[in-house]
Amino acid sequence: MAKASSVKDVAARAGVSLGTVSNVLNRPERVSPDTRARVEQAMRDLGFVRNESARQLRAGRSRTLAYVLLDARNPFFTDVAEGAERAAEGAGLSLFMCHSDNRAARERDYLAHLVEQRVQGILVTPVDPDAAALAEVRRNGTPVVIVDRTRSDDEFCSVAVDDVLGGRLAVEHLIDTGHTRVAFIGGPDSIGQVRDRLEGARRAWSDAGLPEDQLTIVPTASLTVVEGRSAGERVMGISKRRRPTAAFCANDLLALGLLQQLSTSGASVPGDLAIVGYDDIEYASAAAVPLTSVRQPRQELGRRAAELVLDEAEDPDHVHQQVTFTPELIARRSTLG
Amino acid sequence: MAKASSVKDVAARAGVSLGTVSNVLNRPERVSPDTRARVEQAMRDLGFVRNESARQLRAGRSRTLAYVLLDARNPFFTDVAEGAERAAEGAGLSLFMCHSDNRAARERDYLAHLVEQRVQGILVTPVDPDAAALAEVRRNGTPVVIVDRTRSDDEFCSVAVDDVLGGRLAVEHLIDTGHTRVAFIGGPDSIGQVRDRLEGARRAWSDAGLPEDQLTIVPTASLTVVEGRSAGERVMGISKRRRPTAAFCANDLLALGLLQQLSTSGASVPGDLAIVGYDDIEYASAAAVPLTSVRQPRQELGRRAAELVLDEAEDPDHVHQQVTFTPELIARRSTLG
DNA sequence: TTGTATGCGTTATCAA
DNA sequence: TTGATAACGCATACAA
Repeated sequence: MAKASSVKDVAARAGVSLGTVSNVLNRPERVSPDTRARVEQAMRDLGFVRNESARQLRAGRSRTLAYVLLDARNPFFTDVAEGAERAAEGAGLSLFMCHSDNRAARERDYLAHLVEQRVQGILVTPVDPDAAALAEVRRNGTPVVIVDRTRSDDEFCSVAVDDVLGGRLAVEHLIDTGHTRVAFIGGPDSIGQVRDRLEGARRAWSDAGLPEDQLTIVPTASLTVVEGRSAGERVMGISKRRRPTAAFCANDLLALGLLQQLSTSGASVPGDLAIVGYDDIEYASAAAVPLTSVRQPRQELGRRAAELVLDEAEDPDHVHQQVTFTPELIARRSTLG
Repeated sequence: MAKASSVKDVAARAGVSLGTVSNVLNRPERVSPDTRARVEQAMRDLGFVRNESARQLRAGRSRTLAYVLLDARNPFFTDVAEGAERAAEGAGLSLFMCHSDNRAARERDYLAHLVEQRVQGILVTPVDPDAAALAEVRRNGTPVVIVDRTRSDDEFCSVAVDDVLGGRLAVEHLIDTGHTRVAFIGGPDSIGQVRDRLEGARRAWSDAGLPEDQLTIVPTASLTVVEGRSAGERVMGISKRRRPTAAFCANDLLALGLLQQLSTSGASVPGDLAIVGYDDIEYASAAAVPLTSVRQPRQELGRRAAELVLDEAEDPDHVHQQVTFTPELIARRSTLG
């Protein structure tokens, strides 16, 4: 690659001083029309492009945000990114997505790189929300907002969705549609969201006065399609008399796996088993039996996170806040028949 | 945010010169152990972080690659990104993903920003592979590799998959499994890939000596689940005698929509209609009836693209090359029963 | 082994 | 209206 040309080169070619070129770029009104034209022509001739590193060094601030996300294959995170992207766009910034792929080491590398780049702010859905690494990023001068996770202290802004409420909505819907034996499918419960959704399910259950032992917990090792299939086998293996008539899955991938297992084995949904998922990913409505699911305001999450990180970056009186959004149940054929 | 500290601050605190601090960072062996310790302590005290902008300005090169992708919700692109990410990681670089969301304006903004950032190279799946904007990026000094698209000239490196072959594999498989009336579902044919896959289908068809009018073209407005459903209605609306017994869909989303429409209306897959998709996204194997699909070496695509862009960045004798990968048919129950 | 000086490309201040 | 100059933070060549 040929070395890029600088303001100095442009100045030389246009026969003006370097300061004038800078003025053309930053305060064109102060430059006489014909010198301006000459400078602009020189820029075109040379293919001049501002060097953002130099601008940034000079300005002390960059024009980018970053979102470090856990799983680029999960549409939930890309929708969050989309919301953040729009907010960034509105503020004249670019958003870069960094895929940690659930690996702490890669997350660490990205965070370090972003801090060195002096990005204006970092949104992150961390592998471990309580990791010291996050506090260090902040200490090193870069604003951080935690997305879709919460930290045990209040040292960070965060945006999340009320998962306890989401679990409650799911199970209330099943109760409303007449079910009195329900399975909760999900795990591991090291994941806070899994715990919260189960908690919500339990509360709805006891609030309805239903016997505790009719809410069956079916644990899974992860929130994936494969685990959903295996959970399906376990549920359908229960004797007809005691078998749940509905299942609430901790996310849609589990629900899709469950659905697949049922249709493979000839069971009907919702006839033999009604299903509620969680996340309302695009494939939920596109499933063979469209899936009832709990929708989170994903773009909204991203948008708000971006706003918070910019506030932290710009407002000296910034106060950390934990924002909680309300989920919504989308009822479809997997529970309505 | 408190202003970040610089080498100068560290030097002052450690009571050494600025050059010594720099040596600690870049050639620690040249610094005596105890001054080094003192400097490192000062760094910790101050929370010192290298300023990448300044390094980059000084070095003239950055330590990042970027992948500008069309659709972050499509697992195909995120898998490509994953491959590129690994290659970048191996070269000590970071990969930023930029989501153009199929919008030319946003793509333009990202490209401009990346050029100004002087990233080492850009991988891009462009909205329009022949757009002048790409040539301008190159002219402005940033290496560019086109991913999963091809350009009509040879001015760029590109990596793609042989879609004509992919179409051929899909239809040969259907012919092998006994079908003599087949539908091709896909569109719009402004998309090169759609054209190529159809072309491959046609060649397989005529090579097998089957009558042209038994390969029905069912056009769609886009490659989405919704369009797949609507195509399903059209196909099943054909009188039983003349109806195709199998469908080859230009991508998996269409195939999933088709599958959904069929199972909704009580038709059996593959009994009433066998289905082949394209891309082998994760949800293809997770569908109610696991989907036969044409798999592209996605991570490989990304890996190779990253290698090419680095070669273009580093090798003065770089020659552009167009790399074509070979797709593979993954047979599952949607054609095998 | 450590310190000093210079320049990377840009912007802004001040003088002409 | 234009030009000269300093500064941002870092890395390096060179001097001490």
